[in-house]
Amino acid sequence: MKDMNPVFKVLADRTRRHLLDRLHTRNGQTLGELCEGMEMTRQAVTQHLALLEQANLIAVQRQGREKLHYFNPVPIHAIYERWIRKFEQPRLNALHDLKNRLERK
Amino acid sequence: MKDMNPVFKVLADRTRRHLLDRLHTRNGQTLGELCEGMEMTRQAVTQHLALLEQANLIAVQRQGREKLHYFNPVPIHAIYERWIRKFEQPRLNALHDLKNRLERK
DNA sequence: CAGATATGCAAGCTAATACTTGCATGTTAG
DNA sequence: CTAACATGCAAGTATTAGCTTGCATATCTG
Repeated sequence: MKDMNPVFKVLADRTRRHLLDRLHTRNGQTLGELCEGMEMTRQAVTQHLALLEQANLIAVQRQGREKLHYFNPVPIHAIYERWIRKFEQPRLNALHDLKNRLERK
Repeated sequence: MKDMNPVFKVLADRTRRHLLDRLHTRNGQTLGELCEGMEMTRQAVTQHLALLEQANLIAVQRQGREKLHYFNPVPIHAIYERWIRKFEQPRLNALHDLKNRLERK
C-alpha cells in the first residue's frame, strides 16, 4: 500500500482499530493484556502494536518486565483536520457540475 | 488487509485519496480527466476508482462514451462519527492510569 | 539460584495489493 | 462507414501485509 502517511494505513486494519479501542477503554495495558481474547499469536499482536507505535498512535513504556501501552489521540485529530473536515461540507451541486460540464462542450 | 469496513482500506492509499481530492476540487470529472498527471496507466486508475465506488465514496454515471465521477461525502462522515469523534476527547490521565495499575498489584 | 513469566528477534509462508500489458467493446465525428 | 476516442475486461507479475513458528533475553518469585 503506497502511502507516506502511516496513520491511514494503520487504521485500515481491523485488528489495530480494535487494539486502539481497547486502549481507549482502559489506557496503559500491557502486551499480555492486549493479547487476551485476540485470535492470533502474541507475536502478531506485537507487530500490530509496533505499527501503531510507528504511526505515533500509541506510546510505549517499559515497567520492569512489562510493556505498557498508552493511546495518543493527536494523529487521529490531525487526520480529521487534514482529510475529514474539508469533506464534511458536502457539495450537493453535482447536478450543477454536470450542467457546467455539458455546457463547456 | 483484514477489514470488513472498506472505507478505511480505500482511504489508506495515497492515490485514492488524491483522486478524492481532485473530485472534491471539481466534481463530475471523466476517467480521462482523472488520469491526467497520474504516474500510472489508465487501467490502474480505473481499478482505484472501482474500489472507491465499492466503498461508496464516489458515484459513477455514464454520459455517452464518457464516465463521470461524483464524490460522496457520506461514508467519510460515518467514519468520523464511528471512529474519530470518540478519540477526540483525549484521556490525558495516563499518569492516573499508571498509578491505578500499580495499586492494583 | 531456578523456574515461571513477560517480552524480543528473525526467518518463512500465504494471500492480498498495486500495477502492467494486451486486446475488446462501445461511441462520436468527419 | 470508418477512424479516432473513451472506456472495459482479464491475465500476469512484483511487492507487501499479516501471521506463524522457533528460539533468545530479561525480569520477577520463592
